Amino acid sequence: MLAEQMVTSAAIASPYVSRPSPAPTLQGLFSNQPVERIEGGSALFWEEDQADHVFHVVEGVLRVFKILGDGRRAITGFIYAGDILGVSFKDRYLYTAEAVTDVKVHRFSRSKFEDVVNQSAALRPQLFAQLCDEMATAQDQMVLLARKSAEERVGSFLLFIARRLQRSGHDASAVDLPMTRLDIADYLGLTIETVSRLMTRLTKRGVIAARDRHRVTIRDMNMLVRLSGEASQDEAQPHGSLPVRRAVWPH
Amino acid sequence: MLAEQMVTSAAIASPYVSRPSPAPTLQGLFSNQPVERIEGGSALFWEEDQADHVFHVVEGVLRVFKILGDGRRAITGFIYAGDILGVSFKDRYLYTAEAVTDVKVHRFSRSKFEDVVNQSAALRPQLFAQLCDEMATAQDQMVLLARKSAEERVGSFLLFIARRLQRSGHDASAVDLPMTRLDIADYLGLTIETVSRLMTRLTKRGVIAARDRHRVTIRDMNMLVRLSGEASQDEAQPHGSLPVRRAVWPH
DNA sequence: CGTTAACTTGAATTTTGTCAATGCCTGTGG
DNA sequence: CCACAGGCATTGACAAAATTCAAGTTAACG
Repeated sequence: MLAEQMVTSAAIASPYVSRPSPAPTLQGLFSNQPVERIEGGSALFWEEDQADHVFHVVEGVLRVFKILGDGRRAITGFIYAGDILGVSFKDRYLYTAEAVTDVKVHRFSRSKFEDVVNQSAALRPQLFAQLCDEMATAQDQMVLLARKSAEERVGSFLLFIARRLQRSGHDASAVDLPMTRLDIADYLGLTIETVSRLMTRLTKRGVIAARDRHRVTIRDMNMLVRLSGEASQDEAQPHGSLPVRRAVWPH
Repeated sequence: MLAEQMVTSAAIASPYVSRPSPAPTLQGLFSNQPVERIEGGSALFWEEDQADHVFHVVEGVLRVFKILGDGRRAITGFIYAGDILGVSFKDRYLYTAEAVTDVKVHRFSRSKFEDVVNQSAALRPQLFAQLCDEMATAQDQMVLLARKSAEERVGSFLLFIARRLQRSGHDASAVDLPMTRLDIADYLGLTIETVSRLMTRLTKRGVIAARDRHRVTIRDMNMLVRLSGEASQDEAQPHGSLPVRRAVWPH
């Protein structure tokens, strides 16, 4: 496993531990590492393996998943270019990371990573923030899986990907989905058929349009937000917003 | 998480703040704080509030949840005595924490907590481990919600609580469930009726026995493990174990 | 004790999953 | 450049699981 080492534009400056002068960043730690290429479909690491490395994704998309004893798979996340992968583990990887597309990563020794971060008062809060972000994403996913309908899940997913791409400077309405329907289904806790039907339904309603199977355009962002189930009843209406009706639970 | 105080024979060093002689622990930071009592049903903090404090739970159980716009609730966890609550946030709380039973907590200023932990080479890894444990729990919950049947969810839940109680020195087969069926349902992504029916079914099959509604005894732990969906087909059989049939996914 | 909330149980309904057939890209080889 | 194979994806008919609705029952609390 673990694709081959390919030394690309080897670093110029910086002895030992990378330090892009101004303010050190977690990503900066990886900048002197060689680029490794992982072919779409192959694994970067496996659940239960010794967690010896952390990775910075330069290009491509990965899926991260756990498998139940009888083969059922749950994808717990997709990892994009710019993301750091492999920090939230103590000893062993909690899940398998597999390339969806061809991927380029920088690899860094985990123990060294921890040492360096631990030494640096500037990097420590960044690591903390990274962990908090991962946690926040996981929380949202739990809400989606526990309480949203199939339609809301698909809507939320498209919205989530759109926003993530937007963050990295892409057009938010041109969403590209390199993963298969099976990947999406295993991420949303549904079946391929259900995902497929709902994509079709959203298309028929004019909320999205399908360029091809892996590329959709969001045509009605407001509707998509409404369908995603996050908005309150009020904001969902044309110009509603009457009572502050935040539902409260009885106890 | 982290019930006991792990007295590592670690360094005696560490100047400046709070030092319960041997080795500082996260829990130790709270030991000088006054005890606050929260009545069952009332909130400790609310989603979106400024995350100004962290808490150490001394006694009782809390539920932690998020609410969708239309009132649907998803409980993302239950917090027990010994657990630390409120660390995995950057700025604002991501969820509401509400007492299930009457609860006793120690409160600590968040900014101070971060300062102290940040100063201490002994505490930093503990905080990191805490975050990793939270992450691991969240991952398991996502798998449960995405891919387990109602029966497996209830089985997993009982098992999870049993193991948690066991960790803090209780009898693993005498499980006590202070939360309501609605809480359990909102945690497992089910309805009260489904939870109720499955508890009944498990009782009829002799897997568990119900002392009263909030206290069950596990009578067949092996069966419960099997029903929880984690075990592979093989381990599940009486003396099966034929092929190493670990399902693999095609790519 | 009586009142109320929590829980259980049953029947009908809805949503999503399963099975099966068909359609549609993509990449390969003639 | 076209034909075709094979993997994905879509669609439809049917089945199963879980939810909803509607009574009842039990237990907790004043």
